[in-house]
Amino acid sequence: MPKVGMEPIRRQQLITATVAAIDEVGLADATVMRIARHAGVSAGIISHYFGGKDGLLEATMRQILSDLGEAVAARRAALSTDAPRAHLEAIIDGNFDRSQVTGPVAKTWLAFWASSMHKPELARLQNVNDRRLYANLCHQFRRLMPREQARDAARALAAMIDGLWLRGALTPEGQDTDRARRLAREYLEQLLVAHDLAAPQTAPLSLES
Amino acid sequence: MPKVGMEPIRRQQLITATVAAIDEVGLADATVMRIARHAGVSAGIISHYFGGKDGLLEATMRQILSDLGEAVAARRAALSTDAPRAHLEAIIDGNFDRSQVTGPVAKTWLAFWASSMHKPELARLQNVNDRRLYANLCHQFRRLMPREQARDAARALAAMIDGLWLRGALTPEGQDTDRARRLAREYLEQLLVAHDLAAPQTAPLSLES
DNA sequence: TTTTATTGATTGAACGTTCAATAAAAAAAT
DNA sequence: ATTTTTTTATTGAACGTTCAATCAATAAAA
Repeated sequence: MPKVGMEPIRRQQLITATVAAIDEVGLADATVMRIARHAGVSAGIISHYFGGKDGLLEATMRQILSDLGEAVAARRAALSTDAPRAHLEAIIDGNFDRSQVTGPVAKTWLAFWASSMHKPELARLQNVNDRRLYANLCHQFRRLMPREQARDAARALAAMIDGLWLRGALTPEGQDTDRARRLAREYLEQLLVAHDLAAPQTAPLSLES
Repeated sequence: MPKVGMEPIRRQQLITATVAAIDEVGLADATVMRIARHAGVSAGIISHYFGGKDGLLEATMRQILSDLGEAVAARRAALSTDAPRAHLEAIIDGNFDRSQVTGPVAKTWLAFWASSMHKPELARLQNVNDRRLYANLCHQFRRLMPREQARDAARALAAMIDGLWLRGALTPEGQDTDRARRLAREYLEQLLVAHDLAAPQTAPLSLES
């Protein structure tokens, strides 16, 4: 049923179908035919709109990363306060959106993560995203503590977020998003408390670690 | 040059070659021919010793997991004390051995991790390992705090370990093992301090989170 | 009638597996 | 010691399958 202006519709259909196919059988068995069948179109159309399978995979990863970035940005924009703690919590919550919205996205994300180690273009996209998370966290921590401490806090919280999310994606029972978010928030709490204890003049004990 | 008793030698060669091939081009492009070339043998021998490519991949994952388990067990066995804290530190150190010894192993591990989502046999192996880490951590924390707190601490520390390790594997500059281990140890410190502050009678402040 | 969108059979390359042939070592026979 | 036989390990060409990409044919809309 050829109509004009199909391009954006087909592109979205195919990206959605790619995520569905990867969720179903994994990246290795997500053939162009299977993806096309999911979208209800023929295999040839993929090369027509994305130049080939690689183009479609890249576009899919790009959209997942973009969705994640927007989820974080939206929550931060909705904040009425400027407090570092509120922004850090918004970043945490935004990062757990990606799996909350759709389970299949988590599998796709991990598949791309592994694949990015040997595909330069995917590695580039993944790196940009990694740096953004780290930079956002670091910037907020920097308002509360000296640079080196802030860097370590950002590295550790980023690792905690990724680790919780990764374990959730692999768990047979599926992601327990609420618990993951709670644990991440509790860790943030610990980071802030640990700093409050160490730095201010009202320190109740001298705790050298 | 056929000699008797080649089996264990060839099996080890092929497993090592598999890790090398995955490190080089990724799991998707690690063909039997490439693996065989790495080991200096012909492609056919893989089916002979492992029944097929899948058998070789499974054996490779099994060895990586087994090496990790032994690294942890060895460090714990070497402890002179029975203190929970010492065991927890040994578990952390043991888990960072896997990437310390060989960088390629990290890539292989992650590749299997992603692949295990759709290959039941790999999923089984990965699950056994996950549970072991969690159970080990949980058992030690249980000696210091109530059950629910211990479970959360174990979940969080496991996530932190995996997250640090994952980020290290993906970083272009390669894993900074020392820093990762330091961050994990500092987190453990925070977990223990947070509990010491909340529980004992000498609590300096009432910190309800 | 022209343009745009889509199909699906075809093509060529690449893959894992198989198996008859081979070669080296070990064992047996001379 | 030398030769023959048996066993074991290994090869690599052939086979069948699967895949992504191509493109002439087609069909709906403009």
